[in-house]
Amino acid sequence: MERKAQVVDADYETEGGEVTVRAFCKTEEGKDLLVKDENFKPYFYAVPERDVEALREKVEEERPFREEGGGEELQILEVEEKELIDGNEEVQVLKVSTSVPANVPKLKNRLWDLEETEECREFDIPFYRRYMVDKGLRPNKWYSFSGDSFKARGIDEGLKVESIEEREQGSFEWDMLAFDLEVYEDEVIMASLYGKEYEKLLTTAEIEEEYVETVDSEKELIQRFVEIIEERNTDVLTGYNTDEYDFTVLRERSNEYGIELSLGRDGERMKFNRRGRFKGARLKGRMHLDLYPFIQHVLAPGIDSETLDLDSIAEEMLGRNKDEMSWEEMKKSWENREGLAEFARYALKDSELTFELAEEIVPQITELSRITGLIPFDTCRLTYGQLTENFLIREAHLRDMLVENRPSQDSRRKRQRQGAYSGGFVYTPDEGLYEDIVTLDFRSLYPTVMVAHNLSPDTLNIEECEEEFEIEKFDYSFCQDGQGFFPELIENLVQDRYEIKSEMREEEKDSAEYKALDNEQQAKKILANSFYGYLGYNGARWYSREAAEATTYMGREYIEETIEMAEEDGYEIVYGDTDSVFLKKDNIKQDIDGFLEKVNSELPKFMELEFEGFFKRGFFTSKDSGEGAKKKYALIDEEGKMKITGFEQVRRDWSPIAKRTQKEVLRKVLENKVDRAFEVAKDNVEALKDGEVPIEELKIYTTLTKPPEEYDSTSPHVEAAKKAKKRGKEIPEESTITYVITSAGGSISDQAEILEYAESYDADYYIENQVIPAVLRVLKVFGYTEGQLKGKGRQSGLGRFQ
DNA sequence: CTTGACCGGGG
DNA sequence: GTGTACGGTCAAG
Repeated sequence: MERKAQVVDADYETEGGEVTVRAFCKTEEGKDLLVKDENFKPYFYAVPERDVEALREKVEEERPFREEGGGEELQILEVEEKELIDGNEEVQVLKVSTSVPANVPKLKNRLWDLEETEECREFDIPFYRRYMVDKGLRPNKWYSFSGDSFKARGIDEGLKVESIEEREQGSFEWDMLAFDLEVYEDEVIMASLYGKEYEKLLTTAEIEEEYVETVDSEKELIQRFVEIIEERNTDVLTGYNTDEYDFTVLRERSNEYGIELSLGRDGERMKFNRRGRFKGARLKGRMHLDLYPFIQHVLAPGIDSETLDLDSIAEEMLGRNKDEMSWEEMKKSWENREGLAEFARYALKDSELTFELAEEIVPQITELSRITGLIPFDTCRLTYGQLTENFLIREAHLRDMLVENRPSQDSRRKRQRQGAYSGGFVYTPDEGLYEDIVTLDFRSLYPTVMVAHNLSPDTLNIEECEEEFEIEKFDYSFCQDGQGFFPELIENLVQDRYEIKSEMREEEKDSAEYKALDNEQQAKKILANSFYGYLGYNGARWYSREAAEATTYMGREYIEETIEMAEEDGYEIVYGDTDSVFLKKDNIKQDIDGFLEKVNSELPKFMELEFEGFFKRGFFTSKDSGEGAKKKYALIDEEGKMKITGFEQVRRDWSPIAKRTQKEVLRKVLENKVDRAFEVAKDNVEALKDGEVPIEELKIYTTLTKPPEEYDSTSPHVEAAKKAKKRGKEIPEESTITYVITSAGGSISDQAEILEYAESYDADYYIENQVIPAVLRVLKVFGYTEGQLKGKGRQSGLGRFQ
């Protein structure tokens, strides 16, 4: 039979010393298809010390190889000579195939021990990824699979694949469901699910709401949850931090009841895949896509918010927020069975926001899956560097290049010990308020620099080279004769992006086609921008400190050159960081295009300086030394939208009163109302002094990582937790302590009480240690002092800007 | 200045 | 299981 389908998930199974690759697919008609391949065998390469023939003979002679201690035979199915490219030269290698993936690392050790072997390569590529790479299979693309059918348990159809052919893109809509748990005293009390035209809240409480389904027990709640996913046959299950939290809780609770989380497409139970510090909850055949790791690893650099909690991310990406409900309120509601409808709405809202975020993010994940070829499960959990690396592995395979080995822990440490090389150039601003600023930035500075100068691990220090690019400062060179691996990939990605962008102009802005193109363009941008960081990442297979260092060096050259040109043309340089400059001049709006043209005419092909934005005002502060502070500024555009960088107003160890006051002060300053800014600060200080500030505004969060008694050092949150414990309050391990500095006690730690026991607050503490430092960071620039903020009554400032 | 512990998200 | 890998901040040394 023949089926047109796309791959959703992949793994392999071994039985009786034979391996079968499984690709879980979705057909055009929306049916589940399990594709099995029994003919693909695990392999790796052995690079000979001198002669490939000699190595081959030695291998034949030494056969059979056994596990360490003389256990099972490590079967060699085939030994094949191959010619591959290693760096910039061609090498003869042996391709050694074996029966099961688990043999590969063992067999590679045996062969590497031979004198005739220089090294082994490509022995640590997970088998299902190896399969996808070698077969050219990528998720989110259509293929025609042909072969005999078989009956697959729990899945619509099974196919033993004989041939695979690429097919034209089709479109398909996944059934997506977002979920979220509410947990109270280690028990699941609510589970919310949100999908297209679907909202459901499972809970053990009686709540009169349409979407609520009351169950008898926690056990039943979990069983219903599993049932719903099975019934809907959900393709994409999503959530926020579901790997580390929700599924961890679900696993513990279902173990408690002896029930199985049979959430796989074929009924297989949920399994945690450990990957270093993280674990991923894997539901075979379905895409369980936890948004948090993807945001953390991939999207974070492009996110303004300093915290990555659901509320901030939803605010930034959707312009929506979670319902206002504190942990205290939820507990109270549950304990007293009061206002449960509100609690239920809150719980559902979490799933709803997650779902809406997923509608934006999941297409980005599946798009990246298509380019890197990784299954979505991996794409959404791997770090930036690992995504890049999997793309590189695929591209290397297409070019018959040998993949570099992963560095050992030892060489990673060595790379790290080498220390950092210089990064981007940052122009030290003068503190103050500036009007009418234009910001310019280099489009993809590092990628374009790498292309412009052919910076790549495989162009570094080539002996036989006609044209070299040398940087005086460094004792290495990059060969310009042929295009390097990295520049070629970047150029392709940038070129593709350019074409996609022009295609986008032909489409309606909110059409599905436009969205799809936008995601593709976005994914290519993410990848193109990742190469520079990858080269300097100590865990990289294609690590090249030289190429990374040369990239930032040339980046600095270009930005400094731009600044020089701007000065020559009479611009005032306000600020600049890595790839951007902030300029000021009379009639800047008219003149800036001419300046851009001039700079761009002198740049190498592919590099481009672009207009980024026009800002009505910009504010820059200074360090304690009085020198202008780098990376700490606020801008306001003509619509009154603020862009705040580097200020502490979003950090959780600052109280709401300090953060809010700082933000209001910044806004007033940017509106050119410095007097009002001072008054705002002063009003808040006064309110604190008069005891008018609600305790809620004074809470500070710090996370407790072990039981409070185990801490050697004293700190406010630990002391607050200890005292609360003495009062009989349960303080779970690893909980976030919300505390307030009260007016009772000697030291700050003595004064700390958790929020619910705080009946007073230490006005001086909040004035001196929270509000004043936060606002003074802004107001000192205008000559205001701590004394004026604390002084009685109202007096106008004597700032130099008035 | 270097080293080591802690932390993120979730309730 | 072709295991297993972060990166930044801050207090202490």
